[in-house]
Amino acid sequence: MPELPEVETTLRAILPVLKDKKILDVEVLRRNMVMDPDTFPKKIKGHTVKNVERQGKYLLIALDHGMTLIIHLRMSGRLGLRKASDPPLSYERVRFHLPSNLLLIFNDPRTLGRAYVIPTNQLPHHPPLKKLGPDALTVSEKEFVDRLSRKRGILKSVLLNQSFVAGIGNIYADESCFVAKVDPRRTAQSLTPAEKKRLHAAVIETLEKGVSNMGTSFSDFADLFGKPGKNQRSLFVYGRSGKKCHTCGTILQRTVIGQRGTVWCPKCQQ
DNA sequence: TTCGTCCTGGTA
DNA sequence: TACCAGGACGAA
Repeated sequence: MPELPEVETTLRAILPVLKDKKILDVEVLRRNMVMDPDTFPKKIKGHTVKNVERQGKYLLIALDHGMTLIIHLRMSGRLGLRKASDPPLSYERVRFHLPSNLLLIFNDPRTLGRAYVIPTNQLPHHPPLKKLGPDALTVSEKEFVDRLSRKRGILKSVLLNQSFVAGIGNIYADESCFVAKVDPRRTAQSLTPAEKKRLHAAVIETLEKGVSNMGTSFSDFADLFGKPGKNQRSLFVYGRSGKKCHTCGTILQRTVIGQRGTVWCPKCQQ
């Protein structure tokens, strides 16, 4: 499931491919995945990509006519790059035709991903972006600790709240709590100053590891060329409920917090 | 703050 | 055949 490292991996791959390229045509194969499907292609077709950026889990593709294409991969979305002559991938939802017979594919089995276009000068006022907290990969220790100190509620839910910091999803939330040795079921308020600092370091370390491993791939995520990431091989707790903790051998526990599966080590995480 | 909804492939 | 996975959002 794409979280910050998977979106960052995608960004690094598509930027050199898309920059200064004209989008020659757009095909919408699943109307529910784009806003205003009838006018969506017209807003993009014939325009050139000036830049690609990431805000939290959102990809922002700036075009040369003052509009920005926003893509959110949500649960199972990914972008693929192929030759137009290659056999079609499963679950292709939106196809962007580029020069040199290239296709950028928005692929999404569960069709929860979204693509839409808004004026670039509206980005700072766009509600989903406006409410994002600082980027989880680069947030300073002071800001992280200050913001955490103002949050109430269960720690796991706070980490998943994109207005706290942007980019953490279910996998990296569980992994960060393990690395910081804190129980995800605790309230955010209950963390000591030392634990808050440890959690900040753990979040950064966990996300950086995810980026350097090119993301975590279970069933869905892969890079532009279909190659899966490697981070699933080095997870401590996510997806390992009932197995032994790598650190102490205790059986990892699973519960549900805020409708999200949560795995932790009852001995290492207090 | 919590819960239902969207959505469909994979698994029990 | 039923249920589970979960990011974001809107409603209660």
